[in-house]
Amino acid sequence: MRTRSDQLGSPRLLRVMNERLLLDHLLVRGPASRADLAKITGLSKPTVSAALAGMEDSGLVHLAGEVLGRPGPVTSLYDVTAGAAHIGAVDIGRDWIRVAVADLRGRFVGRKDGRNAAKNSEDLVSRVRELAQAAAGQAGLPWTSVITAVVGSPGVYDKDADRMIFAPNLPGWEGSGLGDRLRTALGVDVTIENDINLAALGEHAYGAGHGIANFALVSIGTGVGMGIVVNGELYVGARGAAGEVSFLPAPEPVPADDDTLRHGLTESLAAAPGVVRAARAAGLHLDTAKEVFTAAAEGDPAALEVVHAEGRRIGGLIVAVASVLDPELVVLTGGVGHNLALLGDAITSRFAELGPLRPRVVASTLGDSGVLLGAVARALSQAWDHIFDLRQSGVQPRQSGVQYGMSR
Amino acid sequence: MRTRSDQLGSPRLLRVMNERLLLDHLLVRGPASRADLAKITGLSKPTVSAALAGMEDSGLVHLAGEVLGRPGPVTSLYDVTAGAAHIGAVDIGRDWIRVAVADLRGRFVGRKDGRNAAKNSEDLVSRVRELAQAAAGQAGLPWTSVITAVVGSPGVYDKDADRMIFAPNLPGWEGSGLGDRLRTALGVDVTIENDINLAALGEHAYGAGHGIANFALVSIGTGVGMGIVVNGELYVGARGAAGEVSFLPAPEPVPADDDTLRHGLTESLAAAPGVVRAARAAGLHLDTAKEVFTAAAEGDPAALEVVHAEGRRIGGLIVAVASVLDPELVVLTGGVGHNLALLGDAITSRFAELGPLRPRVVASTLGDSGVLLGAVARALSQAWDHIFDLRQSGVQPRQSGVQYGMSR
DNA sequence: ATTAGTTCGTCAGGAGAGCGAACTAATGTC
DNA sequence: GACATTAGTTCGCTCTCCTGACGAACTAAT
Repeated sequence: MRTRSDQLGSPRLLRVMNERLLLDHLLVRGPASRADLAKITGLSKPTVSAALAGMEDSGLVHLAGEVLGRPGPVTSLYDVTAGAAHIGAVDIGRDWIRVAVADLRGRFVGRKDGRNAAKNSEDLVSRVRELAQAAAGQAGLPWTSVITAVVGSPGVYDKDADRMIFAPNLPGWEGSGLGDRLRTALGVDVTIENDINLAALGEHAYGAGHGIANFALVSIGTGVGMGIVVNGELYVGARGAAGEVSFLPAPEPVPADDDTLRHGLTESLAAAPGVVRAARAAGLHLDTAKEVFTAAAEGDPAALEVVHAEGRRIGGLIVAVASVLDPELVVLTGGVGHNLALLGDAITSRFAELGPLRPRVVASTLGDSGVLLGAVARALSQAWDHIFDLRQSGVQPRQSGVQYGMSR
Repeated sequence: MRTRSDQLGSPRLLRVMNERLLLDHLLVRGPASRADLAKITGLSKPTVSAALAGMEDSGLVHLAGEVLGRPGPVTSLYDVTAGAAHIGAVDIGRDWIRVAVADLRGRFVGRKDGRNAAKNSEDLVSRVRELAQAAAGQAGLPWTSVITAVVGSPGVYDKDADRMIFAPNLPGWEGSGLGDRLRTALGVDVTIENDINLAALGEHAYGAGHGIANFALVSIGTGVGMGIVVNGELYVGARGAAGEVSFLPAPEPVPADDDTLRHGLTESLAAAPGVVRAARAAGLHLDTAKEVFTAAAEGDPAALEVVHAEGRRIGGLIVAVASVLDPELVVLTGGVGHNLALLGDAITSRFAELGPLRPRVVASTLGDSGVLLGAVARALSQAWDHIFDLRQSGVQPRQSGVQYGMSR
């Protein structure tokens, strides 16, 4: 909460806090009059007026309408100027790269997806730049008008060494200087975060975890991962590796492949390749986890058996997580995880065996866009901090080198 | 951060924030002059003077000395008046009840331990009251001068239902109305918290976890439990059951006793009874875990083998925890856990097999007093919030019904 | 058409808080 | 004894907020 501004406890801090309070209400509840805001926030009417005037000067809010037909003067409604600044969101996946530009309300104003065929990190970075500029173009903006960008990627980003670790699926991605290269290519402030962590944040801001302060998102697809939201904020642990449940010791014997040591333990059982392996062992001639689930949905007994066993594994994983975190809710996602309808019974049957810790489990509501939406949520909170930091230190928007208002 | 006072962003908030800032520095760095404080905090000299004057009026700080022998006027040193208020800390264990009264700096000014021979919760509550009054008496205070008390107990406290759950070791403890009864018996604000959670908090405030924002304390003794500190604060999960790792699915087959279902899974293997069972199975005629560790320390090969296996189980547990939380540090405690010297090699050998997540592991430095010290830390932070809430709402200490200053 | 009532927003006055700069006073140093 | 150094205060100014009064505008009822 404490900003790193020069002035710690000066009167301007009050103004900034109150401005932020008003803005929060406008963001959540939509346009409102000064009188409404005074009632809602508990601030006095003059204070509300002054704060709104200040924000109007810097282009953060604007007159958004009037209400007639009531006793008294015409009521002016203020609203957030969503287009006063824009942020970038990037989702780098194994097969796809997705880039979006969003306004201050978090709505996409431009979006561009592209295949990821990069052979090394240079290719990948320049591909991201292309897509970023295309996405900005869709919104009729130059990419340079983006204040800050958040990039989601598999793996754990080591800030000190400026490199990615645990990201074997992206060629060349584990080299150093990654953040620098992205920053240079995109020309803006860039934050790198694990993709599944961002998906959890997205689910918190816009999806199944909305309004829930403590929950975990468990993703089961090509790999196994988890993102954790604690007290409404992303929890990443001491080195950013929180939620790397692929390394959770598995509760059943692991087939002794070479795989198991490199890819951890739970992962090799519960992730998609484990499902395929189990299906083969059951005599099914199927190549992907998706096919297994389709077969199960059609009633194939062997596939149902495989899915049931998978559900029990997931149930065990969730209980393990719940015994540590006691989340209010667990959101399931990923190529395997999103089949909650087929897995649900097996998961709850496993819960029953493992004691009283039974968090509510629901499927993700955001699907493919979860990571991107999480990146938006994260970038927005950074953008607000940035904007209000400038306001607190008294920088006038017109004179400032950093542009965050529209040019009128 | 946001207090629930009437006045949200009034100028008084600034004063309270700055007073708190000054007080924090005095608590951490000891007595200081106004000029020192101005330099350290970045506040102006007049502001520091005014804030100190205000706090001196309400008895929170006082002149604590002078510095001569330097150019300029005699320097007055201010310090926190530790005795301006007192808090209570209670540790209810299966065998012992410990009660302490501490001053605002967290130092015990009175302490009384007593055996827990209570047959039901009424007995227990009145025993706590006896000990509380005795502890206050030691400090020459009436127990009523205690502002707030924090009670640590095994189990999970369900605030809504006002009852304890998962506390099979304390007879009658799971009945409802527990908080009410404690509040009535002690006559103060009472907070109930799981004992191991408090031990984690104690370790954070005064022990091995000092200054570490993200860590977990794992206790292995009669049972298995964990307390989690996230961002410097206790994390208890959605229903207060975070860290109930006794329900973590065990990675090895569990002997099929009736026990196992009732006491969870990891617990029945890793806790003290599991060690004794393993020792018996190895042909050792020993009755307690302590005897097993003593035998191992003397070089008994069978006991060493049992201890090694136990260390590997603990290592697995820690990796499971680390794969979810990625803590910077894991503190081990409890009758079994504190034998880190004997267990360490086995733990690290297990780490090596289970992947790259290897948190630093250290033994608790607080021992038996950990829970009590955690209760002190928790009660102190509540006391400060309480004191400054009053100050912000403008209550004058002398007129106030709530006394938090000494009566002069 | 007039009047009463309601509501939005501003104005004016007062108080609390913070800061910088000048100032006082005490002490050491040359 | 002159000068530098330092702690703390006083003063003037700015910023912020709040309360209460007020003006303006619009509806609804007579």
